[in-house]
Amino acid sequence: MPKKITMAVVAEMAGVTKSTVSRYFNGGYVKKATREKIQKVIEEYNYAPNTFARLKAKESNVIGVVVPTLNSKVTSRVITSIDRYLRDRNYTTLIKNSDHDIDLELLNIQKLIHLNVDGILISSIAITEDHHDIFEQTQIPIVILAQDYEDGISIIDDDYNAGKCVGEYIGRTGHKKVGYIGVYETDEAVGVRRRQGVLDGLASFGIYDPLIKKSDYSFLGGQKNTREILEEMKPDAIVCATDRLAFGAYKVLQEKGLRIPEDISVVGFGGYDESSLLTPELTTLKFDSYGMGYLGAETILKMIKEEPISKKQIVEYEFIEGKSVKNRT
Amino acid sequence: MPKKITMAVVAEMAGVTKSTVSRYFNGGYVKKATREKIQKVIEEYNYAPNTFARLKAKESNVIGVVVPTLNSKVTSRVITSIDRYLRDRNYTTLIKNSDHDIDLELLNIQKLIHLNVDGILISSIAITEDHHDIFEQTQIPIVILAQDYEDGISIIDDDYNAGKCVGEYIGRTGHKKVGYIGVYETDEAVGVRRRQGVLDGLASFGIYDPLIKKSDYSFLGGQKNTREILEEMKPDAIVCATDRLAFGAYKVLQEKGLRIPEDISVVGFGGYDESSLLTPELTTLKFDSYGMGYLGAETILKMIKEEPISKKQIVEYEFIEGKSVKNRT
DNA sequence: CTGAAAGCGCTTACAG
DNA sequence: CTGAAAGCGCTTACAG
Repeated sequence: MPKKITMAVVAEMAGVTKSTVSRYFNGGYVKKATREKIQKVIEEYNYAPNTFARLKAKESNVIGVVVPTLNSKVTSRVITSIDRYLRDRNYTTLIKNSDHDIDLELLNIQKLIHLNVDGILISSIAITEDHHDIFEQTQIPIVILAQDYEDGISIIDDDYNAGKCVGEYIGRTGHKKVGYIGVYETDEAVGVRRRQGVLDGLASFGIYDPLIKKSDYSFLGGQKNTREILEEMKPDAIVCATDRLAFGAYKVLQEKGLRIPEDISVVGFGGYDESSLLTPELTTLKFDSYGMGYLGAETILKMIKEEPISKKQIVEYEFIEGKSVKNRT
Repeated sequence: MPKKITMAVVAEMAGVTKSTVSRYFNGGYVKKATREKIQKVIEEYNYAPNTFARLKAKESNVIGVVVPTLNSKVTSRVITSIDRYLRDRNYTTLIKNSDHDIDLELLNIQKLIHLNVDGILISSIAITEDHHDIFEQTQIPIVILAQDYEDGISIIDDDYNAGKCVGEYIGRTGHKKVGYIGVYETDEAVGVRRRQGVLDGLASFGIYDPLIKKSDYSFLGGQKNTREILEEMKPDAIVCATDRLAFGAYKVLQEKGLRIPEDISVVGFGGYDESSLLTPELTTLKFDSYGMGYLGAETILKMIKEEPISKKQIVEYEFIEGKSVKNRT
């Protein structure tokens, strides 16, 4: 059996030159009769051109995607969405995982640049000086996902307004004594902007003194902070910066025999699938990760075609009303 | 700023030929003094060779990975593990997502073959005739993950024994009337072997007539099947072929006011992180996805180096006792 | 230990 | 509408 066929072989079998076969694949002029001959050979031999041998092409039709982990629901959604968008438009998606290692992330970006990809999408945990340097040295279009990047193009979640939405909701439903479990400020988006939104939302309903805790992103962190809150106050609501933290709150409250939402309301951010599995269903706010991937892919292709784009795009969020917040008015 | 540097340019700046620079990267003979000159230029310009321009190399150092979805916890774990293993050994991982589309999966495999990758890891939901045809036509080493493939190399979960373990557990804890929510038989591993294990395990405790349902892999499917089971019988236990299906069962049972495990025990397969968040915690069985990725990557590299390998490797599982099964003895 | 030359599988002006 | 030729960024025998 033919182990692997090249364009030259296909050309020969079809009785043309590889120039013509190349044109066949790249939308150049090929007479209908010729086209059909080529097509027949391609089908018979299951030929597909080597995307990466297009060394001389101006466009590689490859888009690189750099992600901090492969092991997150949000990242999975974003990549799936990017991949679908690009695949439908005849682009190859090249995924590079940085495994939460900032040096590896930089290296991945470098490699993609040297690979001559047409564009790079970066979902980063933090933008450093080194990132800046690299971005300045390259002409390749780059889009930053989920982090606000003032010196370039970015797609971000609307953390402030999402926070405000939740803060107002808790205020409007008549809560008075609120605990907040947030994350550290190194995460600009969640640690700073989302928290500020929540605080402003609460304040607009006269709640000026929520008890604020900070945690990492873990289930255990949520548990620990919930215990601390319960020791220091008697809250009627706990707002958690992520659903995972809220899972921790559930665990502790249920262990202590406190009822959700009768005794204490709980709310999160994330809209993870599993949030609706909890009892009671978690009230949460879902960011549109599929939308972020879609917009990111769309934007990078627009940049490549030199079409006009926005510097910053803000992705929708959706409030998901579960059964974990009681109306106390 | 230099937009992009090639090996020829690096060579010139270092005062050598690209032959030498190539050797520098591929471990050929380079005098120490020369090596240092090259290294200096590389660092200064942040040069990295274009992995995909190695058209003439016998080895591409690229391994392709085909997955049915990017959007699953299990897949995420497997890819993360593969990627780490290969990265550490100087291989590039090329991930192709088939998005649950069997034609796309076949196309992805074809493309990887034409890309001249050194090996392909395939995590498939089903091995078809077309797969066979492709595998036979290529010399490229291929490892099948999670499906038993008699005509080639595979790494599989121990679905039969895992199923048996759960079936016996349900029998041993004194259950009598069991519902089983499985998946379709096109998925050999889960749809056939896992189910058979469960049935045999149950049978060894005298339970010969469980009510068997089939579903896709979805949360909704789990709900639908649970409703059907409840209409047709009054079970004291429901065994679900995946945790996600078990989540669906939880949902329906809780809606109907049936208590887990007092009224009905529930058990799943998967060991998803979120299973421990449920109330009560789900009793489940966890397969070693990281181990599967590791072994898959290790095996494909061994095949490339023509070292001896096993035809079939079976990955560990771990029984995780939650609180969703009642001892009725 | 290093260079000159041919070639990998493809694309692209340029003729015709 | 198609072919001949040069070239993309790299690797690899083969000399020296």
